[in-house]
Amino acid sequence: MNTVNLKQLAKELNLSVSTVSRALRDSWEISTPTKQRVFDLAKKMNFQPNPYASSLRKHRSRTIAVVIPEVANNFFALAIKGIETIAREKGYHVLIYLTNEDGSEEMSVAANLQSGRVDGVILSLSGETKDARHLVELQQRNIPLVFFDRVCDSIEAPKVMTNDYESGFVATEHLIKAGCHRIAHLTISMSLSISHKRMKGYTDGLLRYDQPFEENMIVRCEGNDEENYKKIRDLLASDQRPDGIFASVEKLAVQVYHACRELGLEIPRDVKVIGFSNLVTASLLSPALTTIAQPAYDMGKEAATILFRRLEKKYILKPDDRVILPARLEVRSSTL
Amino acid sequence: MNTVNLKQLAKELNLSVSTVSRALRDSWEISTPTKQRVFDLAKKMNFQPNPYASSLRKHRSRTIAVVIPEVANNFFALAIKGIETIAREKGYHVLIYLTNEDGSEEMSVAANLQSGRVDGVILSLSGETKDARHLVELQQRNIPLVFFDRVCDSIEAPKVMTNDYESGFVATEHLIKAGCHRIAHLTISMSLSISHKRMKGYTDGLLRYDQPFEENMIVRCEGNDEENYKKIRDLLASDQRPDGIFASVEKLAVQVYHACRELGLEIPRDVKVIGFSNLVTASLLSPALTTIAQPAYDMGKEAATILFRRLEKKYILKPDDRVILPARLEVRSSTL
DNA sequence: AAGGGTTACTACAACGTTTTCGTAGAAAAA
DNA sequence: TTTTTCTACGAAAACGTTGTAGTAACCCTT
Repeated sequence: MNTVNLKQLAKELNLSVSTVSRALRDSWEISTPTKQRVFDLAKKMNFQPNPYASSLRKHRSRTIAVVIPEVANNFFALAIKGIETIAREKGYHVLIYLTNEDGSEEMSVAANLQSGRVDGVILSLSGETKDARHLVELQQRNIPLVFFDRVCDSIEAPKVMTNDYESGFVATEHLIKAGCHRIAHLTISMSLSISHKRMKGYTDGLLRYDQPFEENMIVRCEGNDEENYKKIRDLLASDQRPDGIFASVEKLAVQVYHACRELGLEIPRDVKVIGFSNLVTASLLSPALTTIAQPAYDMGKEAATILFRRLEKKYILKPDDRVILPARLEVRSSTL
Repeated sequence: MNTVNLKQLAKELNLSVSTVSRALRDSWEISTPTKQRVFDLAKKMNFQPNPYASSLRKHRSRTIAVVIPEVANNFFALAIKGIETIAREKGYHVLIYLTNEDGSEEMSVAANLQSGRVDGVILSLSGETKDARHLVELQQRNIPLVFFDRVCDSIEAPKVMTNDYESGFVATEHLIKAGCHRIAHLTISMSLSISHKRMKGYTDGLLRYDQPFEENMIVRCEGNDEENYKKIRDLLASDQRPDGIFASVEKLAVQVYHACRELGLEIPRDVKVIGFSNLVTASLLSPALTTIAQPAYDMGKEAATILFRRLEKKYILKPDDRVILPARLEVRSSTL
């Protein structure tokens, strides 16, 4: 373990511990020559202040938590990168917690974070989260919370999100204009507000273009991957097969491709496909996938920036402030 | 901030702080009824012990660091997932640091970790890392280090890796058997031992099958994405165009696809492609990409398991122990 | 020369745990 | 009965840092 501490430096320099501490923090109370002596010895002995002692004393850990459903996913991976970039700039450390889309894991993480381990939390809800008491409790402990993407409407906290409703609308509109008459919507957990918004965009899109809404064109993919795949395949194999599919998340779009392959359906001839996705390989798929791409990296940066503004009490924005970063429609051959 | 502490519990219960502390840790020195009283009140008041006080006192933080070049990449994302899974089981917290393939960022991260902030480190080298003094210093501070994938041969530490040499050989062999006569190898930073091993596999593969080795078939993609892309395109546009390409990392394989598209080359007719990759969409690309897939998730789990064994002093394995998890060749149409 | 102000430091308490050492009282052994 | 051994708890000292409250020594006033 690290063993060189203030006391040792102080003894070596014939100074008091407090003087050394202040010298290292470049306090004006310490004379320049003394500071220099302290700096030099600290460097020579490779002194690293004990962060835990400091955190204990100052009630600040310079650490934040990022709580997300999964990481093996371009969206969340890029968001993490954005968050880490800003955190690094600010001298903060980033703890990562994966909930695996499991509400109870999210709760236990949140409970754990009440210990004061972190100064703030950036979170994207798990698909299973039903109530948000565990997050309210975090707020009650004065631990600032910032949501991104999968936000929680019932909690007052800054939120970084995309224009989900508009994107859902645009995706649907795009399919309709491409000639689709029966458009299916694959959605994940309906307890998430992004799901509602994307779905509302979908239904309003149908309405706007006088397309019928059919209940069986909504496929709720809330289970595990195999179950979801089965549902999708069943949809595509039914005699009520849709001629357009709007997947609300990346992995569902990928499963549509697999199902079409298995069933011998040709995209876009038999069925056109559009999906929310940050796949770097979208343009290389066969056929290239039309996507609604979210600015994941920027969303991460923005969420982190907002959190640090709160932590540094720079300016307190309204607690329910939301930042909307628009997603981009990228038309490719899967909807031609 | 968190405000309920041992002292308050103690006062409320008419016990001493030490008794409460011990009761919560279920010490045999405390009577069952007393323990029960303590447990009940702790639960009622939602007591969470201050982790920093605890870490300071115990010289253990129950926190590890994961230092990787990037996260927006299926391999590293899956590895993180594996690490986080094991860490969660063991009650550890995971700090994440991205070096962005930058050697100096890796150094500054390592320097920072000398503070004793973490009990151990899991690291995959940045492509730019030239010397490893910063890592040696970590070890000297008694902070256990475990490498995965991009290991550092010159440091004695457990290493979790794939069979890079064999995989390089197999990839080359596969291309040769598919009828390639001029095989290019796209490699990343040659300061990484995995690059050497994969390359050695490549050259030995050529040798074994009496294929000529041509220096200009080695493309070192050590710069930024645009430069790398240019090199790849130049290679494919040259009159010495290869008929097979072995990409040592995922992103280079993707760039080959883009370059082929730009140049109007058809895979696999004009050029066959194989690449190290964990792309979930490999089979959906046009054409489907033949890959060498590393068991990223398991590598992460294994690295974490080894680290925790060291931390818990379960059994000290030889310091230079290596675990080799074999990669899998998945033949798809890009090499047919 | 006495008072006031500044400069450059030091002593000490505090942060919330854990741990070492100690001990009152009860039970067991003599 | 006295002595020893348990049982169940408490007091206090760490861990390494930071903040508060001091204070010698010096310079500047008047």
